[in-house]
Amino acid sequence: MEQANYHHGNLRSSLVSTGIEFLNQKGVAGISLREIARTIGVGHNAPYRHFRNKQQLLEAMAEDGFRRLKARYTRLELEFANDPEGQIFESAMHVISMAADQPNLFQLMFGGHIQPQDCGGNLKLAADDAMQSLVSIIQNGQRLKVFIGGDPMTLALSTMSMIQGLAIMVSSGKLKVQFQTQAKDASWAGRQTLLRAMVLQLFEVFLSGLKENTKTHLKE
Amino acid sequence: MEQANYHHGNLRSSLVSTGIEFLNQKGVAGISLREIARTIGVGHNAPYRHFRNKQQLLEAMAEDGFRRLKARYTRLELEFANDPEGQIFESAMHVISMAADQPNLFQLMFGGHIQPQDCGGNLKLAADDAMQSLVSIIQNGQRLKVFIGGDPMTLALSTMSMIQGLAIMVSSGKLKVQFQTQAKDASWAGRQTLLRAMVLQLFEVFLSGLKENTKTHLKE
DNA sequence: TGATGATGTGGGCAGTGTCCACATGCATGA
DNA sequence: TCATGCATGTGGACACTGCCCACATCATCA
Repeated sequence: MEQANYHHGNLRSSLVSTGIEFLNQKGVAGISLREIARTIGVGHNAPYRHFRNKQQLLEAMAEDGFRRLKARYTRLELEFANDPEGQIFESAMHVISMAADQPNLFQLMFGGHIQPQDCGGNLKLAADDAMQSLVSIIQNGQRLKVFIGGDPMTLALSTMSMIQGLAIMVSSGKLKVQFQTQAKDASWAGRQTLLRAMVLQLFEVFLSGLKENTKTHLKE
Repeated sequence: MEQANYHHGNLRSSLVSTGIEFLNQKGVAGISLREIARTIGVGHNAPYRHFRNKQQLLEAMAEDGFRRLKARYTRLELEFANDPEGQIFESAMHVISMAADQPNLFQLMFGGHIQPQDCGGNLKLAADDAMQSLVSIIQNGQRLKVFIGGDPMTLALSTMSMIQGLAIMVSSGKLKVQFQTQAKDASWAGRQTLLRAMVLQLFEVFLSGLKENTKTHLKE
């Protein structure tokens, strides 16, 4: 526990994690390499031994988010096997609840701060993996005659867009309003339940368009 | 044309417009008050006579975008009267083509850099107006029995999410790839046509879920 | 053991946002 | 007509930032 070590030990991961803390607290614009180094208790130049520049640290932080996203995706794919509708909805819920819990991280990942084609293969791979999961879910749903036919890639992109849209609306606060008015003093689990109910409603239109059978909601 | 004027005349709008130029060229992170002032040919403190801080200039730039968006919305609402499906699609196309033409401005407007509740009423109004247009389009479509029943606000939010999602995918480059591979040497009009075709495909799933009658695409 | 390379250090530079006191000149009222 | 006030523009200053440099430390291994 000797804290006066000249060498920190695992500075790189410390930088990423405290970076994400600052991100959550102060947003992308509020992140400063020097402040991160200061709070870790390390010289203002130490980060440059691990990242070429600030942008690379941001990319590492985003990559961390993508990895968590993907890990959950693959777990969901197994958990909801043979239930493509459930897979799609739970995937959406996962992305959206991440957008609700860590809006700034979400905006870092999808807000254009990061150009996957410019940075290390890891980030691009992590981002592409999420897309690929969606494609295979769609294909599975088509096999089971649950989803409509058509190019799976196109359907996956469409689905991804819908999910992204909901997530952006949540992370940017446009949906939080109504969501919070009911939930301002609820627990995390409570908020999660309300979020799920809201997403269920908002996702229904899209989902009913994706499903093979005729509409189920004829409550008019 | 006397350029040695001590007073610039309409510095405020100059700041906004050259700000948007820089935004288009270098992204949100690349914007510097001092550089803007320098290129306008004005002292580095002049901007502070018109904006309390950098954030307020960004908000003014975003507001400009929202105003253009809304102007087009109301024009579309008249142009496609009695064709709710056309209204919805053209609204979507308009947002998305803005995201394609000025991705950085779009990200400024919707990427969480701006908190409408924190800033001048104008911005919030402009943003809310777009939403209100959508609600009335939906209501109209419900009256004409073109769209499914249900809470118009919920349907509008869902629609907005889908549009936002597609726009974000375009502005962040995730859809540009396929789009550009075909269009890298096309004119603006040509690219616009390709973009429209792509959006038509990707929007179809959602739209078929929104429409009252059973699915039209049974090409399986 | 002694060299080497990965990792951490402080100094320095240009650039930034924002505060301050001061300069300028247009409008307005005596 | 002219003085005056106020909106607007100016330069100086400060703390902060990202990033470059040369140098310090230390684990590893021949």
